Amino acid sequence: MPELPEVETVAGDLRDRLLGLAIAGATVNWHRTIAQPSVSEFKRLVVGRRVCSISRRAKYVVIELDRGYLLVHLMMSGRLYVVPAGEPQHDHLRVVLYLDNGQQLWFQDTRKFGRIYLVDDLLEVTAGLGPEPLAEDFTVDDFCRQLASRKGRLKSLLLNQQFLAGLGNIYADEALFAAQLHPLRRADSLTQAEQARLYDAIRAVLRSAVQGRGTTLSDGGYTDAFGRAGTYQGRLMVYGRGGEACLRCHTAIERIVVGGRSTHYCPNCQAA
DNA sequence: AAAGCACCCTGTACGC
DNA sequence: TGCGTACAGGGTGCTT
Repeated sequence: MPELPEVETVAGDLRDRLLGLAIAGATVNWHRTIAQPSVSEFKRLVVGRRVCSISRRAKYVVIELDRGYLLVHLMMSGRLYVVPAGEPQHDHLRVVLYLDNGQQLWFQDTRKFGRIYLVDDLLEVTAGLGPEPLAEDFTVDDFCRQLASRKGRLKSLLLNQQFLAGLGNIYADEALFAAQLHPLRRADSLTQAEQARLYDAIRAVLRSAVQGRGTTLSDGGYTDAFGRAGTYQGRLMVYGRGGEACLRCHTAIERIVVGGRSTHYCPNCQAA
């Protein structure tokens, strides 16, 4: 599932291939993919705009245009590809943007949950999002203060994009394992040392996953913008390993449901 | 503030 | 073999 590292990877892949190109037209096969504005407005307004930069905010690919922004949220199954003209259509192709060099930007999305926004101001979409965990101005002091003010469970809090932007189910579980913290611990119950451990763990896990170009699970959901798998699935310690031996202590990994999300942890390494 | 739930969707994995 | 059903996932919106 695309989380921060996967979106970062896709954004980087697209950067070299899209920078400076103009959009010549758009086809929308699934109307609900276009979140904002209406499909007809989107098709009209996007034409002629040029790609100025490509970055990531939370789990959004941010395509800065010479006027406004194109934001893409891949959700669970969205994929972005740049393909040459004449490429035969694939299944689940929801949106095509035609580029002025003849190539096409494809948005493929099996489950139809992904969304594309065309907005004048980035904040129309990103205003409510929490801090970027890998940003330089995201300090351990800020994080500790925020943690101490929350009574919720760690797992739910890490998935809350208003609290912290970019973590999803995989990296939340991996970060909690790396910090040796139980997913059901109340955020305000952490000692200073535990707070700092969680801060370090989140950043270390995310950096490592970015470096590994993300996680491609056996269901094949995520690939980069070239259709290639990531490598971090080989480094997962707990996610998807329910019933298997902990790689650190050999205790059986537990799988529970927290806030409706499957949650994996080692009951020995991450004692309550 | 936090937790629980339904909803959005489809492919996959299961039981019969 | 083929059908039906449960389930996974992130985010939003609603209720408690």
